[in-house]
Amino acid sequence: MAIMRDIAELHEPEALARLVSYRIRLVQIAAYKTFEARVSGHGPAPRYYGMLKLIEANPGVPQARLAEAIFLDRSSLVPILQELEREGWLERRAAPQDRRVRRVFLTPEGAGRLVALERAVEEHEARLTAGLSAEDLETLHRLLLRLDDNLRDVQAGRV
Amino acid sequence: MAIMRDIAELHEPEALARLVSYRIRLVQIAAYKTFEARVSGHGPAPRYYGMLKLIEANPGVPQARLAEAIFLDRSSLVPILQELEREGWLERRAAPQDRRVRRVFLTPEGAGRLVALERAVEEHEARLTAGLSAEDLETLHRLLLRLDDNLRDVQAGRV
DNA sequence: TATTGTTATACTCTATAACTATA
DNA sequence: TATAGTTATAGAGTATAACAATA
Repeated sequence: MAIMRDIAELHEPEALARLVSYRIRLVQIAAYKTFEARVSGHGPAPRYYGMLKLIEANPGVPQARLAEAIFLDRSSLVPILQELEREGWLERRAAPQDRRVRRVFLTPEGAGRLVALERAVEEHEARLTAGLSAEDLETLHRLLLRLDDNLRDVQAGRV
Repeated sequence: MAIMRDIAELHEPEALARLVSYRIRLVQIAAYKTFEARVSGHGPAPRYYGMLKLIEANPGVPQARLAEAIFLDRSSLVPILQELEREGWLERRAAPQDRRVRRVFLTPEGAGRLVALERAVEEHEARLTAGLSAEDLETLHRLLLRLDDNLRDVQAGRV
């Protein structure tokens, strides 16, 4: 990184600055990079925090349902689960009633480690949302959920 | 895609649903995929729409400044610019006053094609933000910009 | 016939390191 | 010494296609 160089920022045209899709993309890229840079000591888990919380809340979820929930092809999920299983975060058990299925569970150790990871996530969240009032946060959630709904309509072909 | 299968959705725990970072990540992934799926006929340009608008607003920007603006290493930008140059969107000219620098400009053809692309972008934006009032949009922008500011503070080491 | 999990494979995107030419 | 652009290279992360097992 240069230190003494003149860093005149580029002009961001109004047609760009006005786009919610553009701003959300920039914020999410920066938030993700910041999170990965700040959180260490949890192995490969931080990037899968959301998935691990979903497994915790849905013990025994089949791999295919999990893949859908996080918008991944089920083949893409395989090496991820294999790594997290190898590292002791989760385990997979064959389902007796449908022997095609493997059900995913957190290990007790994984559940414990997830508590520590959650603290790091909450710290990151606090830095991200610093200065927002409780009302701001509620409004932001409401608006983001509306965007989410709109996108589901598009994906479902309803729009 | 299965059609008749039972698609019981996973339970999303409150600790996850409450996270702005989680919701923004999901929305941005879905928005980006929707955009890529819907916009065709513009070659490789759609994913670089933001960068092309920045070039348009900052004609002659050096490659290195452009890379910083979109959070890319300058080496990562090279093949992108080469492709867009090959496809006629932009051109690069050596800077006489500093012969290390190559200045980036839209071609007249690129500027024209960007108008058509912009229409597609605006349609996507309209689908994304459907149902939001003008006041909602203004609030959303204000809150997202605050998140952006917070992240810049973190990246600059001020937090 | 359809679904689940898996493998092999390839493609996209990105960063790092090393190089050159310039300043 | 530092910066700009480039190349070679490697590593993530992802999807597609094909397969066996099972429903």
